[in-house]
Amino acid sequence: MEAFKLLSRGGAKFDKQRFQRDVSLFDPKSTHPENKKQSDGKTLPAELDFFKYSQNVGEKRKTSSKGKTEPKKRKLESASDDEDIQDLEESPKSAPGSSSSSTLPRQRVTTKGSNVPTRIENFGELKDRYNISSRLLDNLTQNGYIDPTGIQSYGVPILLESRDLAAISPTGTGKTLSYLLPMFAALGSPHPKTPVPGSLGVRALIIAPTRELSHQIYNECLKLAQGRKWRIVLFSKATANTLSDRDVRDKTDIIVSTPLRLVASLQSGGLELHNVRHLVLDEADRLLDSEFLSQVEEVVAACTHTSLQKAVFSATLPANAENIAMGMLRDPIRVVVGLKDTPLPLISQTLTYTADDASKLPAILTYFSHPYDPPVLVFTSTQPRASSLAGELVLNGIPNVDCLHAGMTDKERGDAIDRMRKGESWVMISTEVMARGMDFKGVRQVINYDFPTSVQSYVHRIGRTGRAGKEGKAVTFFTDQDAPFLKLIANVLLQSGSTVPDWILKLPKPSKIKRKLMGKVKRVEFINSARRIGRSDAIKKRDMIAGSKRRKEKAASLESSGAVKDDDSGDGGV
DNA sequence: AAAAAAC
Repeated sequence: MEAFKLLSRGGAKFDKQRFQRDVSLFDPKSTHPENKKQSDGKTLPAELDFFKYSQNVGEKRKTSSKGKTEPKKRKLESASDDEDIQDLEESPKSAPGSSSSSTLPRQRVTTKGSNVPTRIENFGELKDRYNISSRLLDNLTQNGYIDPTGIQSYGVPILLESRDLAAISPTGTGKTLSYLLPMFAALGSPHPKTPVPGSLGVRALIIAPTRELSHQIYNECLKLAQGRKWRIVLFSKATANTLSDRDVRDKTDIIVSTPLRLVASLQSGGLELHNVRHLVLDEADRLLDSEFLSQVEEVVAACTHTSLQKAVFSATLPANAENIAMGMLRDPIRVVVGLKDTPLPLISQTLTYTADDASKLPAILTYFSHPYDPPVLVFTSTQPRASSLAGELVLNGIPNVDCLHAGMTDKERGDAIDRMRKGESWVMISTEVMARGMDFKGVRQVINYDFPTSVQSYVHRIGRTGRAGKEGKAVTFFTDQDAPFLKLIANVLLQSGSTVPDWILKLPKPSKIKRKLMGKVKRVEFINSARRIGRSDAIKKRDMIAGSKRRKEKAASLESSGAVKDDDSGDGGV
């Protein structure tokens, strides 16, 4: 019954209602500035503009400012599950003395589920409430964790009370610690020297989509493990062999791994997961998308312990991924910090028009000819493009350029990460492999050299900056080809408080049919819609058309040289 | 919608 309710609220209707509530929560702020007109892209409050995502929302937008005090009423109208909205708008009292640079802005927190445990105000409470060891708390403070972030203050008690959890919290807000701390607390102590029959084998498992992220999580584990003989294994080619040694395997406390590595070990019979009590999917939506799903399901199925606790974490969780996740969890609690699929406002975002692919290199060189804050993280769409861009930048005299993608060897990847961590890389060119979870503290600027292929990708990529309360800057190049998805990303900018030129907002939202026809139609669509914009944007329009001409000429020359394959050939290969 | 990543 419970599960059914949870599953049934993934639709658009539910979301719409939920965001109407969000608006009323934000409303108090909008009392002093007069009316914010939707037509004015510059002053529109980001949170209101979310409604551009859906139609028929005009009526309810101006709900009065009483919302903040009356979440309970709305609770009843939306769903019968408990839903609670906590406004954590006030700044933390302990902040003044501590390092001013890393004060994370408080964000609204929404919880949903039965009997949600009370949040903690500080880590010290954990000692009284859950009898957490002093050593573990010491390890926290020694590693610079002073005050719990939003997701930590809610997530830690939930997990400590053995509940399943779906946690959605923006990039750089401390999700890793939210699951590691309760995990260590619940495990209590490392496997005893003389194993207890019946409790042999791995007790906790953390899955992440990339090796680099697994490694980073492993490092975080080591921080919390200081002073005790926890056996924590970063699963890789090398450790797979040692773990087939029964003696080692039986005494392992925590495994951190990518999915396929686990599947391989399960299938070879070298790994058993029947004693796993805590399972975490980090970057859950990525792990639950089509390429990873069957692998993850196999691993989950192998965790057969009756008191298995499952938790999923991400900054983004599209409806389909959420449905799958909720189906896996048992009487789950869902916690959302801030707005789902939305970057932190402290990342200032801009969209930069580069007519076509050929114009991107000059554009990025121009960017680097101005002062910039290294390290800069640059994203490309493919591995070859990452390598060649790195090469081009080196040729053009940009210092300390680095490259990282999954086509490189493990050693090359590791070395690149090391240089990044040491601050030796000033410009890091990479693919989607770096988009999620990676925490390079110094990154102040992200450049999307190639347009991201989804809102989720965008949110995660730019989330490599603006972490732990620091400010960040994100620049996204777009070409004529990217037009169909430009508005999608533009709306994300608006939601998170960045400004978008009016002419982009006036672009039509591409219909599904149009997208299908994309190959040939889209450029024309874009130019046409550009024509509809006002005279004030005449220059941009001209640029776009010029860019389009260049592209056409190039395409023609390519076509005549036989380099472009014709998809109308009708041989049915696709 | 489409590439990347996982061994």
